[in-house]
Amino acid sequence: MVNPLNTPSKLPADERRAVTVEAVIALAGSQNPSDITTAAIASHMNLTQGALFRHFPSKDAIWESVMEWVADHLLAQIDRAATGIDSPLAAMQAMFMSHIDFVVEHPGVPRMMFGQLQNTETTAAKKIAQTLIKRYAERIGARIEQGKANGEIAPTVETRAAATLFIGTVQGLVMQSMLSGDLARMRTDAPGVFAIYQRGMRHNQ
Amino acid sequence: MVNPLNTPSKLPADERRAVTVEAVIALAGSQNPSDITTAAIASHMNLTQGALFRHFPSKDAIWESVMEWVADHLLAQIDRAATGIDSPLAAMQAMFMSHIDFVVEHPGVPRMMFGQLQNTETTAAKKIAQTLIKRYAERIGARIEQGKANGEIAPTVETRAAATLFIGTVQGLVMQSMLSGDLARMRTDAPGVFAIYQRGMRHNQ
DNA sequence: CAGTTAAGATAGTAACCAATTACTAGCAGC
DNA sequence: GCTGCTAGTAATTGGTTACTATCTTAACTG
Repeated sequence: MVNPLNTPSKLPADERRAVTVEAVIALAGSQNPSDITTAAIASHMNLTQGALFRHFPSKDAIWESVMEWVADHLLAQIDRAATGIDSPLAAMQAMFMSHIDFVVEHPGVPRMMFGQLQNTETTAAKKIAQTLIKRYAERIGARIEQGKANGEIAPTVETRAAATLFIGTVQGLVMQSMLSGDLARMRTDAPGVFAIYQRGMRHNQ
Repeated sequence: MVNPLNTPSKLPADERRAVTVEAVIALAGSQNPSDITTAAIASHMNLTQGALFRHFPSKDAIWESVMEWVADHLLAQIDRAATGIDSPLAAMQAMFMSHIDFVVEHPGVPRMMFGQLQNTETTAAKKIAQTLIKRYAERIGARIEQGKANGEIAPTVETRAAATLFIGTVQGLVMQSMLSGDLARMRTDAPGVFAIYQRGMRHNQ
């Protein structure tokens, strides 16, 4: 019994890269991303450390792939959550909850984001993280503009500030649950937090 | 010219420890806290690396002192900002702005907080960071309760959620400015962001 | 089934880092 | 002027990490 997993001992390069990304995301769920070593990644996927460098030129390249995965999946998930919802505020609520779900499902993700953004040198991975948040803010900003045109959102609200607050709200929830170590708490706290946000945005009629 | 700084080459132990803490805070302003080495700390204060261990038993102990400094100074600053203000919402606004000022003045602080909270093992430094946020949330929570009793804040607002949102709002601002690399942006964005928060809290009469 | 090759194992290396140790300069008090 | 104390230096140690050179094997292919 050399291979206890039901995966083949060898994988084609593209699948191996995908498995590597998943391994990093899993590891980030239970430890500080900046001390995830290539040895830890390899052992988590039943591979030797050196073999990783058959598929990635450097460790930075691994982080780059991981952040790409995060950007693609997070944006896809919030887009999916918002489709078909006409009311901008309702759409934003769906995006909010869907984002929370994403984090609960992948607890390593916020940790990795924080970790990347702390690098002062602009690595490729950091650039992807920046682009992700920029695109996220654009999507939220668009809904806010819709809401203003719609009459649903107060015209006095500054769009950029409101988008910043939206993202900050999620981050605050993440941070609080990281503190308590209880990630599920995020789900229970989320509605109350969003209610205040929504109340601050809504146009009084 | 052996000693280019106007500090004496030798310092009493307690002053040396204080200088060390300042050195770490300064370094965290321009690099990822987890890459701050004892050699970098020492060289920043014109000292040899080994000498640090005459004053601290371990690197962790240095982080512990640094986080204590942060906790003491931040709480003192927001307390000072709120004293003498009767209106809870106005006090919260003063605390908010004062917190922003603190971060702009010490840009390494949020980075260190994020860094500490990412450790999965509960280090002494992490515990101090947790206690800091807990005490912070208590102070905010007390003001919110005052505001509800006062009639200034809507009774439907969940206190815990509102406190979470308050802290998250600051964190979101910090994160956005860390992204853009422009820390001063935080000061200009802060009023608009807080306005929305306040609007979500205020009791409509 | 033989040959090819992509994927993995093994065993390194150089760089770096926290912590330790042997030693020294300066100073205070008797 | 000797002693003891504090603060610092310089060199070193043990351990870790990303990355690499070389050998080996598993899996497809004609």
